[in-house]
Amino acid sequence: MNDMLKTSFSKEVYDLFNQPADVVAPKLLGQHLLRRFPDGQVGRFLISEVEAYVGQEDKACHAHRGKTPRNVVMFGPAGFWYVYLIYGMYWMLNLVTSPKDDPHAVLFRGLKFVSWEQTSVDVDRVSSSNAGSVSQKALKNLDGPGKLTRALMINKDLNGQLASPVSGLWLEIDLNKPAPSFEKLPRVGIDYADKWKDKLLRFRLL
DNA sequence: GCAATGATACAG
DNA sequence: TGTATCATTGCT
Repeated sequence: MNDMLKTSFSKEVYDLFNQPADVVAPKLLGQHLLRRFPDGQVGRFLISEVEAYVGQEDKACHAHRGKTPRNVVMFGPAGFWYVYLIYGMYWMLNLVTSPKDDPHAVLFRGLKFVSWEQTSVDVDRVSSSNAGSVSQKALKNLDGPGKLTRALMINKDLNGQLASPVSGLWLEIDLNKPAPSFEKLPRVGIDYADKWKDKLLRFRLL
C-alpha cells in the first residue's frame, strides 16, 4: 500500500477493496456512498444494487481485451473510481478492486437517498433553503446506473480519482454492520459475453 | 419496439 | 480514416 492509499483508507477497508470484485460487491450493499455537490452540500446514499466485473477472463469486463486508454484505471490499485460514458449519454460509476494489474471493478447500479450531512457550517442554510441547489426530486430516482450518476453529477472528471473525500465522492464502510439480505442475479446489458452473461454477478438488496 | 447520442475499439 | 458497437434510458 503506498502512502496516499495509506492515508485514505483504514487497513481493514483497503484489505476489503483489494479482493476480487465478486467478493467486494455484495459487501458494499447496505453501505454508504457520500457525495459533495458543487454547492458544498454532502449527500448520503445507501448502496442498493451493484455488479461485479471480474478481470481479464470475464468477457463482459472492459479489461477483457487488455489495457486501453479507457480502462487503464482498472489495471491500477484498488480504491479508485473508474467512470466511462456509455451510449453517448450516460456515465457509469465503478469502484476499482483487487490488486494492481488484476483489473476488477464494481459497477454501481442503484442507490437510495438517506440524508443530507448536517455540518456546523451549513446547518442554517440547509434548514432554511430546502437543501440548496440540488433537486430533491432528482435524488428520489436512483434506480439505474445512468440515473444515479446524473443525479450525483458524476462524469469523466472523477475517472481515475481516489474514492476518498478529496475527490468529493467516497464510501463510508462500517465493517461491524450486520450483512443485509440480498439476491444474486445475472448482469444487465452483456448478452455478448457468452457463458459470462449468465453468471450471478449482480447483487441487489431484498 | 426503438431512437438518442458520441466515445471507443478495431478493421482496413 | 470509417464504422459497428455499447456495463442505458425513456418514449411510442
